[in-house]
Amino acid sequence: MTRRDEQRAATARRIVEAAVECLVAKGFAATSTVEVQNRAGVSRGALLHHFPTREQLFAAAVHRLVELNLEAMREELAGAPPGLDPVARGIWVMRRASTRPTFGTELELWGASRADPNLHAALRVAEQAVRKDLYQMIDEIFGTEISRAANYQVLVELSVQLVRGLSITSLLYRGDPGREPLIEEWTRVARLVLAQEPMSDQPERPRSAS
Amino acid sequence: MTRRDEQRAATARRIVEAAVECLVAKGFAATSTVEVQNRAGVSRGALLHHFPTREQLFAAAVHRLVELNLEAMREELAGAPPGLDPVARGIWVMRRASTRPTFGTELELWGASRADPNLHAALRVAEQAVRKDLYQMIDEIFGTEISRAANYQVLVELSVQLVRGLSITSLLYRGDPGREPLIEEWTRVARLVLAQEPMSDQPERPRSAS
DNA sequence: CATTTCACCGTCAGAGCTGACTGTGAAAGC
DNA sequence: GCTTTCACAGTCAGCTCTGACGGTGAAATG
Repeated sequence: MTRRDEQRAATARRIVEAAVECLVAKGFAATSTVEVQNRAGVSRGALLHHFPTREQLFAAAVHRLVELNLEAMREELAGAPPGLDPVARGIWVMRRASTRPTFGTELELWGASRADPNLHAALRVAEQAVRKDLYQMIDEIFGTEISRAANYQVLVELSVQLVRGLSITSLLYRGDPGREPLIEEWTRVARLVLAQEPMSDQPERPRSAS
Repeated sequence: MTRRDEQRAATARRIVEAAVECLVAKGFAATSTVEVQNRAGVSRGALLHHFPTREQLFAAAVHRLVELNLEAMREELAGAPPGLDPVARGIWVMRRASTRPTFGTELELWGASRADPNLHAALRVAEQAVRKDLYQMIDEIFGTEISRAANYQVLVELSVQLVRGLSITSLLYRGDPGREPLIEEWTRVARLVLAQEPMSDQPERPRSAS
């Protein structure tokens, strides 16, 4: 690792970090390469040297953003209030992680990717890269005892989708009527589901990513 | 209503319709006023006459889009397969309506509104306008018997959020592993919830819109 | 020390987009 | 029928964004 390589890596990192910041702060549509270069304190030449096209820059930023959201879950797990039973803790951690600005940004990108093939591809690659770690982490936050229950897969999948729904909803209705009560309700329902006999013939991990 | 008024209204409608089409087809970021005017077959002057700013054009388009999604639920209710019990029918209708391209587009806009105050305001106004009709329609698709059950509000709210989550998920993972099995599971869980004693102390319609 | 490599710089051309502006002809009003 | 209004037409200026390009100086190489 020569001094050049270090410098190169450091600059690239600064640019990517700036791009992520910009996506979070100004949104996908308003994030231009000029904005990123200014935010990173880097010349136009430097930016284009590291990321020849806007597309490549975004791919790197998206990758980083997804990573950040995985880390967020790890952090929330570490900071979870003690005394919660595994189900409540699992759902609480997922919800908390999904209220972070970076998560809202990721969902915004999911939406934007609907009609943007490049972004769509970048997102799928990034999600694919963390997929395994993500579900491993989910198993961890719910605890191993529960993760062997018959309806565990269904519970996880429903929780993931619910949390995404809540997250995008709160993008539009921020602050409004706190939707946290619904999380409590869901926790109760989740316990009910786990106590139930298997609900379907072998659901077999359909595993939606992220 | 003079001839001029008719003409005016007709042109405005064409423009709005084109704007919606364009949002659905090319996405928010790629929808320019030029694109809309071409798609509507209208001169630049005409477009700016009816919608002096891009912002106003989008507000009108967003309003129409939200309307379309309400109509979608009505249509799906009308076309629902017979023989379903109320719970299954309700969830089925919601899911179907939310798989339409216009719904994905609406969610994309929700995401984009995160960092775009103008769009955010336009969306809230539009959602507010249909909010009452929407929840009335939801009561209708589930049927009046059920809508008086103790846990009905919780069921609706959870279903709404779940369906939104599924919808945004399938923007990224289209076609992949059909997530319809999860809807079946949720239907079973929903019946379970309804059969339960009240789960909370009077949740009292928090009512998330759209 | 001489040479080469390469991370980075700053400018620029080309393109697209928005909204301002000046017509213009047909319907509406008197 | 004469004037006014107004829905609409087409052009244009000004801006921003992207990516190309020809330098430059310090680090690596020999």
